Amino acid sequence: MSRGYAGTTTREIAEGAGLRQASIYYHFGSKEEILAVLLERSVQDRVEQAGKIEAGMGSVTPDVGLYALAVSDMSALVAMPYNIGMLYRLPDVIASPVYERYGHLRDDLVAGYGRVAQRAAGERVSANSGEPGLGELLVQMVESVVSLRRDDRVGSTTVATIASACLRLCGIAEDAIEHAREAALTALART
Amino acid sequence: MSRGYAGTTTREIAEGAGLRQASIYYHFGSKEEILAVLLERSVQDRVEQAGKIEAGMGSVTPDVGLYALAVSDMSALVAMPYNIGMLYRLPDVIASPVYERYGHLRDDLVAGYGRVAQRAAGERVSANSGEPGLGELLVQMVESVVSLRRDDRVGSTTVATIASACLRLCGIAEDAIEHAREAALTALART
DNA sequence: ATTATCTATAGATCTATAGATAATGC
DNA sequence: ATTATCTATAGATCTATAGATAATGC
Repeated sequence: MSRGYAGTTTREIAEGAGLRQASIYYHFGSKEEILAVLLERSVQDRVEQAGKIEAGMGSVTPDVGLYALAVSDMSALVAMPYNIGMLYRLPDVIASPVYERYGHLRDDLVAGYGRVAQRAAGERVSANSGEPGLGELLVQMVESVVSLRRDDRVGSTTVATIASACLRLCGIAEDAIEHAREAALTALART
Repeated sequence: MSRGYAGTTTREIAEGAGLRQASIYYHFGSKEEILAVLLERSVQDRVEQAGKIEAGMGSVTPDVGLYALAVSDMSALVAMPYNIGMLYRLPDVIASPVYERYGHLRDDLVAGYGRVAQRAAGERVSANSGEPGLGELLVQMVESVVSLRRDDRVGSTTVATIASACLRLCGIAEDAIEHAREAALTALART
């Protein structure tokens, strides 16, 4: 993931998987399909993880739920092999019908963030502040870790700093953020 | 800018400039150098614009200054031909010494955002909340417009929504944000 | 038979260089 | 002479297909 889509050859992909270049085409119809499948799988995992956290939000306050969502999602992004999250930012990934499924899954993720964030924000931030919505804003914020990771700048405080920023974007006060942070970390540790 | 670096051929670049493919090499030593120059120029322009706004901050409150900075910077990004801002997000743009100058200029931009933001945030947000710093966070937020633009999702409210989010990230209250928005827009209109 | 790999390669690029050509400046 | 372009092309890829080969399952 260090040379982009067109810059990554099918040979490199194959070698990364311990195969010969041509053997890739037994599993995928085209190079484009490889990208589409990678995108779909990674975002699908994130959607499922987000769904679990949203489902378990009954037992915690909305602030804690949002913090936990942001942390677990960023952890997933940081743990992905080869910083696969960079794929989301490629210019190549656009309207092409090959990526339609990915687009829908991403919409699901944004919607999930939107619901959780709106519960945490309450009346503080207007529900429909137009385009981009709160969910979109938070996903962008969370995904900024892939840029930081690209530049080898993910440190021990990075995930916590950005998760706090997510709550701040919902208009949550500093002391409440601090509180949510501690509660979320213990809640996540229990998982 | 719709197929990434490796996916954009020197032929396409040349045709975009009204030249033949080989003529590019009279002006640039290599394809990589073209990218480096594009990056440097675009970020240099942003740094200069940010400097002007920072210099003119004596006459307005810090909130207004930050709002104005975010709006003018995003306007520049949205106005760039071919959504050149996408280049910042390419996997290709990393450590290579060719991009060193770009990296330093970008650090300047981040530092500028950091100073302005810290003045606006005051004591509300701790000055050194580790990596990433406040400046980095805001630049990431502002640059999210290039992703939105890629997906043709920049509407009439987009820039204002994200600029408001920048102030929110500094812990500024809703009514103060609204106030800053109006003051900043009239201040920018005067320019 | 089916599954999963491999080697070999056709066909299509793509970058960068070589060298010609025209226009302008001294 | 210098500047800025052009055509032509060498050399190096890169994707995807064809067809062989080995291993496993019925």
